[in-house]
Amino acid sequence: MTTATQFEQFNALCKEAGITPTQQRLVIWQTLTEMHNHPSPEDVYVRVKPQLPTVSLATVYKNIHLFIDTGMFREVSMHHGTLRIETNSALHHHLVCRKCKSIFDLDAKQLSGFPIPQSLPDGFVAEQFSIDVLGLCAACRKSKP
Amino acid sequence: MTTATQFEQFNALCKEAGITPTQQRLVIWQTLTEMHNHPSPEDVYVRVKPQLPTVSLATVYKNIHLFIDTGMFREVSMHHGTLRIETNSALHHHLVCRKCKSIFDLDAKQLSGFPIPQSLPDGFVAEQFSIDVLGLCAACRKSKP
DNA sequence: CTATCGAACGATAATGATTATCGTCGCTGA
DNA sequence: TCAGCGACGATAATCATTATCGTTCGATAG
Ligand SMILES: [Mn+2]
Ligand SMILES: [Mn+2]
Ligand SMILES: [Zn+2]
Ligand SMILES: [Zn+2]
Repeated sequence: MTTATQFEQFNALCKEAGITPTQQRLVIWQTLTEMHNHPSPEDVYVRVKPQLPTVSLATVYKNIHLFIDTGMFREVSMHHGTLRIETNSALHHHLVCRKCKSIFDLDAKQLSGFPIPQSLPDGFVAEQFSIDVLGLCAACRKSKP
Repeated sequence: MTTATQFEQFNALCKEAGITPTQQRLVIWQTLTEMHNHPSPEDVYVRVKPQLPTVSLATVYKNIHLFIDTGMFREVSMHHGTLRIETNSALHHHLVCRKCKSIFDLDAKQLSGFPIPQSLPDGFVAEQFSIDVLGLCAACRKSKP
């Protein structure tokens, strides 16, 4: 259920983001804050449905994108769209532009001294690190809007 | 064009991987080694098509997956499938299981001492880091096959 | 060299995720 | 009250990827 405090917090977030606080958005936002396992839009939809029986999956998608665009949530991976093949066999990492989504290689030497994490939970065995440096590429930084 | 040396190299790779070296696979592999911008399967298809006019997009997909499965190439992101929403606003990173693709949060403190890269190329402005620790989760490590 | 058999291919249908479209609804402000 | 507009819901369309299936290719036994 939604408390008065949460309602106020959501209204404040919407005002800051410049979007209208609707009932659907409140429930979707509230549901997201209660989920802790990197849900997909479909996951969110099935949790929202009992509280909003007439909600459409399209509305869930639209509002998730709205939340991401206004910074209320993030997406797990900047490049989650189509399969991209790594053709550079050298050890390296990536620069990812959050606007145009382009991926630039970043020589591993420029990230030298990376500390190996000691205690990984749950018996996880680490094999490799992949570091994304997120930001804006030169081209996107110039084109303001 | 394919040199004799490249042909031998590819045959050796196929023998090691236990797959049949076919004409289509040779051209797809050769094309991948010449591409340097994290191509999508569609990108590869349009570059392969002139050399193999009858090739099917399905064949490109099948062989890219084969190359990845046998370790001849990697995919850029382990979690590129459907959109996943980050609901944890704390600074943290991720453990990603390469087998079942599950994503676990990893407290940023366990990766402390991360060095800020000094010279990013191309006027790229860094805003945030996202580190994936790739490996096998406990469950997948138990189930050998 | 030829016959044979299973793997690989090409065409295309099917699926799954996401987005676009469009008619309707509800709120705000004249 | 009523026009205007953003948000919604239903659903068609699109896009990426996978499954299916009949045909062809490649390795090899004879
Ligand atoms: Mn790369
Ligand atoms: Mn996370
Ligand atoms: Zn950019
Ligand atoms: Zn796993």
